[in-house]
Amino acid sequence: MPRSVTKKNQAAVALNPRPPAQQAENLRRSRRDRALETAQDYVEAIADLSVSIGEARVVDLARRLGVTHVTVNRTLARLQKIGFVNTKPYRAIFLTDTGRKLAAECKQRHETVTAFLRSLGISEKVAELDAEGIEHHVSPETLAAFQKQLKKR
Amino acid sequence: MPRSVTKKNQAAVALNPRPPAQQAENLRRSRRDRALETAQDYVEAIADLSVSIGEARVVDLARRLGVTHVTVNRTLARLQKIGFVNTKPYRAIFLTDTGRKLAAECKQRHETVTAFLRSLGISEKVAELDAEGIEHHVSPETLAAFQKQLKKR
DNA sequence: ACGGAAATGTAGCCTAGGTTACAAATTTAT
DNA sequence: ATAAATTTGTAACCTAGGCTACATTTCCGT
Repeated sequence: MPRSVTKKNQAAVALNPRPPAQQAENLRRSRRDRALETAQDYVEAIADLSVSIGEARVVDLARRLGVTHVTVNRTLARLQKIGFVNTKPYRAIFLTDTGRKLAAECKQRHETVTAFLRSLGISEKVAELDAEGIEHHVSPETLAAFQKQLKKR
Repeated sequence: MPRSVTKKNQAAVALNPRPPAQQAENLRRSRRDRALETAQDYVEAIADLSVSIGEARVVDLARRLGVTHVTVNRTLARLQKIGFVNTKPYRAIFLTDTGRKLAAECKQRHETVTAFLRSLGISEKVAELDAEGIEHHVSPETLAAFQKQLKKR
């Protein structure tokens, strides 16, 4: 049995169309992205709530995000530390300029992804569902391609 | 200031095209999916390595997934518990029937997503990168739409 | 103005996935 | 055959994101 890839398999590695190093890099980025997903979901929700009901409170966010208020609380503390929101105890939540900018980007992207999926004939419900997950992994290049495709129709 | 959504805003909620309850459900599913992503990445990697170098060892997986061997080890223990792999200390890793089936599905889906992105004119590198993240959020309906679109060209 | 309801905060626990540092087993090469 | 290199395993720690249970604060209605 070969003892891993050490020497014997360098050739195979070189030939592979998706070499392990690249693959590893892709997966690493995919994981790094994941860390931003929560932030994006939160700022998007805060922005929406601010518009639709005038302000964003912990309970509303909890309802909207499908988690308990405890989770919301802890996450908001983290988001404040990294500069996306401003909170004071027992008060409503506000986005910082950075947070507002991120929210706008996310909303835009979310809508593009949803519209694109709909344009492929996917049902509204599923498009909405899949977009929620897909949007976080759409690079600018892919987003542009989606937009271009949408214009064609 | 309104005290959250309690009474005053039931109307707004009803009018919203993406009501909070649905939104919360979508996000919840999105999170649930996340728990399966790791399993999918692992079985896919194990299947690939088994073919390309004859067997899958912990070091190879670590290299391929871009994590340390410790992470691989702990994750494999979990995957064994839920029935995707078979491992014995200091031996190579094998997929169970369930694991092999999952791997095949993932590979198929991964290739479809990549091909679909490529067909939109997205560069190989970015297509590969985005696919890595997107593939985990593509429902059967969306996958079917991608395939249909691919045939059209 | 005050008492109950709702919202918010805090403590403590869980899983998953990441790490470094060190120990033990297995291969490999001399 | 045995020493060195490699691989694998284990201990202990970290962050993120879930949770329940309980404490505190704020708001609202009488």
